[in-house]
Amino acid sequence: MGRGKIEIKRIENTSSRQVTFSKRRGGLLKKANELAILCDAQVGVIIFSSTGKMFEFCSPTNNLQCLIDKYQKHVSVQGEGFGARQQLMYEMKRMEADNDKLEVLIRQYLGKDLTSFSLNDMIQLEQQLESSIDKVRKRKDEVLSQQLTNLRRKENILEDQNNYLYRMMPDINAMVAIDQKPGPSAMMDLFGGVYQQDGVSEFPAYRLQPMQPNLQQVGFMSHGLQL
Amino acid sequence: MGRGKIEIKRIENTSSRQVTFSKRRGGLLKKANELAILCDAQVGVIIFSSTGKMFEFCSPTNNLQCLIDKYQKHVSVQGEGFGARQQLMYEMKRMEADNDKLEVLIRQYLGKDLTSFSLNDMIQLEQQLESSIDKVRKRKDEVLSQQLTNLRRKENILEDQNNYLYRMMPDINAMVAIDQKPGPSAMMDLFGGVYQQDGVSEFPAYRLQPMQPNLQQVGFMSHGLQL
DNA sequence: AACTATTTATAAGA
DNA sequence: TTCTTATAAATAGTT
Repeated sequence: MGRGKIEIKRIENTSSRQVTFSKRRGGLLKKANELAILCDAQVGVIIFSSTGKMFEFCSPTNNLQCLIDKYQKHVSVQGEGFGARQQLMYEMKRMEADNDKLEVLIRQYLGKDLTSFSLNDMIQLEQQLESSIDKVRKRKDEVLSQQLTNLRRKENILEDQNNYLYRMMPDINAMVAIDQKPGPSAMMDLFGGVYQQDGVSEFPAYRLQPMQPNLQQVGFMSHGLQL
Repeated sequence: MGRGKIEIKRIENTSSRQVTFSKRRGGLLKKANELAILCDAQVGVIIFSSTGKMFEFCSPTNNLQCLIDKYQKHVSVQGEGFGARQQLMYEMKRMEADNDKLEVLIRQYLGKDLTSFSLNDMIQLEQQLESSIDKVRKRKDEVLSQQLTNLRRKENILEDQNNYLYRMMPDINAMVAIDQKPGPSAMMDLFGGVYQQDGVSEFPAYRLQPMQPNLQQVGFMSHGLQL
């Protein structure tokens, strides 16, 4: 129906394809409307152009969503299983039930709502809670003893460090005296160049970088555990 | 396009409406197909006849459900809110998350998966469990003492009954002697007609219906509690 | 379901 | 896009 007959296959020329789309889309929607009115039918049309634009038609007196629902129901009845929507609903109901069960369970573990419990139920629950507490305590002890070990280790390290520093004290005082003269610092040699020279100091230990590796870096307190 | 022009309004004649429906339905689906192929568009058509029969078309390479999903997504994006389907999906995700949380919580109350717990967490959990156990024990004690009370009451009743029966024994023996003669049974009188007469018995108490109301019926052990 | 006179849709061109 | 128009296609009414 036009100046020439055309073969029904994809129109390669983009602009002529777009023109044809526009014309035929209008034609289709018009025919859909006519069918709906003339024959008292429910008609729904969804069109996506190749460029992603959407067009729709739905017979008057019921919107497209309605019609789609009706369609879904139809195919789910004749199909072997559920429609996707029904399936979702079903899933949801199931999950709601699951949720309720879990909540009840938790209330039990919190010792609430026990009035409906039989003596046996309560004995069981008590045992379960005791076993849970056991596990928690066991784990807590593990963590505590680990922290204790770490603390002892830290203590040892600090003691060693202190001893070392105290032993160094006479030498340091001697070297401070030497450092009064210009030239490379003997102090720098001793402490790997980290010692900040600012003249004489009574007790310079608090300015010294520890000779031992930094405790933070050998795993101490690196388990996310708080003391 | 026909022998005469027609007005676009419901065709009143039923059979001619059905014929027109059949013709135009074919035409519409054909046009839909042509549009899809010529213009590389996605086209979906749903038709319900006035008699409830369904017809559908979908452009090749994607089924109608797909296209409907796409439609739903489209309208939900441009609409102010969510499409019903999206909303369901959203709800579902939320519930799934809830469920997961609850499950984690329960595993905690069961003392599982504690490795990620800080010491503080564990102390708190331990306290919670202790409080739960306290509540369970309190309720258990309540139930137990109630059962104890009931038992004591039953004991008393049984004792009374026994005493009564023992006191009756001489009378009964006397009456058994009387009952050797024909006539209305004195025993029947005494026990409300329930006594099954079978001649003399050393100790008939175990055949007697209790004079006291039945304990089952006054509430004893009627709390769903087992001893 | 087939036929066919007509109407309608639309391809191509402007 | 829109209009025009020749022509193809659809279909109303008839058989």
